[in-house]
This record gives sequence, structure tokens and C-alpha cells, in this order.
Amino acid sequence: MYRRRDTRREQLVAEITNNLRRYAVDAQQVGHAFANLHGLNPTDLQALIAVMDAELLGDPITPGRLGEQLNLSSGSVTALIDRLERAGHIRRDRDTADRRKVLLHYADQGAALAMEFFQPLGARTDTVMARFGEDELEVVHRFMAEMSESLRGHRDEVRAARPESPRRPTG
Amino acid sequence: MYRRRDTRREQLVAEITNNLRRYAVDAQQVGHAFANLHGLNPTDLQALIAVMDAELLGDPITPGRLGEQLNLSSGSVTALIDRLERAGHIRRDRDTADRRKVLLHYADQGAALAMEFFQPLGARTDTVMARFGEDELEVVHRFMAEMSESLRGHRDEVRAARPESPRRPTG
DNA sequence: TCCGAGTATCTCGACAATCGAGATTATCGA
DNA sequence: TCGATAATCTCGATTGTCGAGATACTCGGA
Repeated sequence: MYRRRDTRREQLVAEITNNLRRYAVDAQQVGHAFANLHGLNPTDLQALIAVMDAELLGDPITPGRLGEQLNLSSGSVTALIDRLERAGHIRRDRDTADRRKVLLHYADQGAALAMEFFQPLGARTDTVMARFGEDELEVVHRFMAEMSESLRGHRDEVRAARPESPRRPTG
Repeated sequence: MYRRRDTRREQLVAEITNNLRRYAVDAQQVGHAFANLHGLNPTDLQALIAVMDAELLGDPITPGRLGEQLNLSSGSVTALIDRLERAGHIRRDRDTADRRKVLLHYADQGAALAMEFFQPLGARTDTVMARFGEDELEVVHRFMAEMSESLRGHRDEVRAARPESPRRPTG
């Protein structure tokens, strides 16, 4: 964000970078605000979306994998799922094949909530996209796909890094 | 994400929407992982970025406004600033004009951390953008600017909404 | 069928971030 | 100087999270 802007191209790069960053921040705040509004905490909403995503991909998520995605300990995951299940957002089902496993499915309550979360967002997204031609959307699509891919790579790198001196403020 | 995909255009819209959502989720997880790595919690990192942003715009943020941005109560903000100040990330300064106000500035420690956070991200962003022509970047820029603007509007709407029955589970 | 190693999930006590009401400190107009 | 207003901080209660150990299940071998 804080870089040379001598050429038009550099200026574009700088501003796009800015916008991506702001988009990410704002998205997080939308999630936070929405969660508050519905008596959830942000983790709950993240979890709900992850459960829904996995299920729609035909590959229901387990508590273990959910914990990896959200970076939670096993204890926290159990508490999290308890909360969501108590609120009627999701269900726990044992995997019939491997009965050690628990598969998470969203319940009606959770589907409704996710819908309520995504619908206004989708409407706004559509409005913006309506102002772009199909060839332009092709460009945007290619850009977002690569950007998304790149960010996922970065996330995995950061996660792989081990804290060398985690919290030792000058001993 | 879950919509008709009859035409190429609809397909594009659907996939871009998907990518935006995934980008937001992944960005949040990067923040979470990075914060963990450095002994912070996600709120601390968000706050640090907000302080840095405000200061670079020439308009240093106050604890009150920081609390609004992050949706924290005044007590939490004080604790948050205490943590960050103790860790050497930011400084508190009284506003000389209105001495009730406290202005937050990032200290060297905080600048270094923010740099460490953004640099690898910037490198990746640059790599992706290098694969696009200047006219393509113009399109992406316009798209991201409008998208970002739209999302901010949505955030404010969600924040303005008041929880009608916040947490009364059929009590 | 029984055993033991391996894996997934859950239980529980300790810790830390957050909330929210009230106290504190500073400003501004009369 | 005094009272009203505003920004920040203090403190007790609540709640999400951690992490080690317990529990439940699977799978291969005898």
C-alpha cells in the first residue's frame, strides 16, 4: 500500500492492493456485526459457514477438520459445536462407516441464518457486477481466482511457521 | 454461490462471488494465524492495522473510534491498548488541542510487525498482478473499488440494525 | 473372539478477553 | 468559578479458549 506510484500501472497496483485489504477488513467486520446481531460470536458464524460449505460440496466436515480450519483446540471445538447444536443451527451425526467420526450437518435454523447472511451480500454483489461487461467479468474472474489461490498459499505458509520465541517479553 | 448458472455470465458472477467470499475467509485466517505466531490475538492485530491506517492517512485514531471500528466496549478498548502499549506496538499521546482525547500512534515495534505482515502479502499480490495487462488492471481496479464501497455500505447497515430479541431462547 | 496400537472426540480446570456500569479527568459556555 | 458534556479508565462478572487426560471406536493379527 505504501509504495511508488510513478506510473499509472504502479498506481493501479497500489490501489487494488488497498482495496483488497479494505475488503478483507470490512468483510470481517460484517461478520462480526452480523454475529452480534444474532447473539453469536464471530467464531460461531465462521463455523456455521464452514459447515455449510463442506456440506454443499458433498463432503460434511468433522469436528477435527473444523478445528483445523478455525485454528481451535479440540476443547474449544467441542464447546463451539455444543453451542451451535443447542441453538439449533447444526446437528451431529455419527459417520456410519467409521463410527469414531462425527459429521456436522446444518439444521434448518442454521441454513436460514446463513441465507440471511449471504442474501443481502449477494444482492449488492449482483448490483456491482451488473455494471460490468461479460469480457470484463472474465478478467475479474481470472484475477480473483488467482488472488484467492495465492492467498490460500500464504495462509498455509503462515500456519506452517512455528513461533520461535512465542511469548517471552525479555524474560 | 448457490444460483443459476445457465449462461456464461451467470457462471462468472457465481464464481466471482465464491472467490470473494473465500478470499475474505482466507484473509481472516491469515490474520488469525499471523497473530498467533506473534503472541497476539486477532483483535490486537486488527487494532494495530487500524492504528497504522489512521496514522498514515494523517488522522490518528482515538480509543473511542477504535472501539467503534472493532465493535468493542470502552473497557475492552482500554485493555486492548494497554496490551499493545505494553508490548511496545503503539503509544498513547494526548491531543494538544482537546486534552480529553487520546491519540494512538504506532511505535517502531508495531511498524515492524505490520511490515512483516504486509510484505509477503504484497509480494504475492504483485506476482499475480504481473500477469495482467494495464487495461485489465483498470477493470480490476474499478471492480474492487465498487465492491469495497458496496461492502462498506452493507457493514454500516448491519451495524445499524438493532437486535430485536437478542438472546431469549424461548425462556 | 480377544488384544493392542492408533485415531477421533469429549471432559474438565485454568486462563484471558470482553462486557457494561460507574468513576475519573478534561473541556466549554455562562 | 460552576455545571453540563464528553472521552477515557477501573473493576467485578461472564464467557470463549487452551491443553492435558479420559473415553469411544477401528483395524490388523493371533
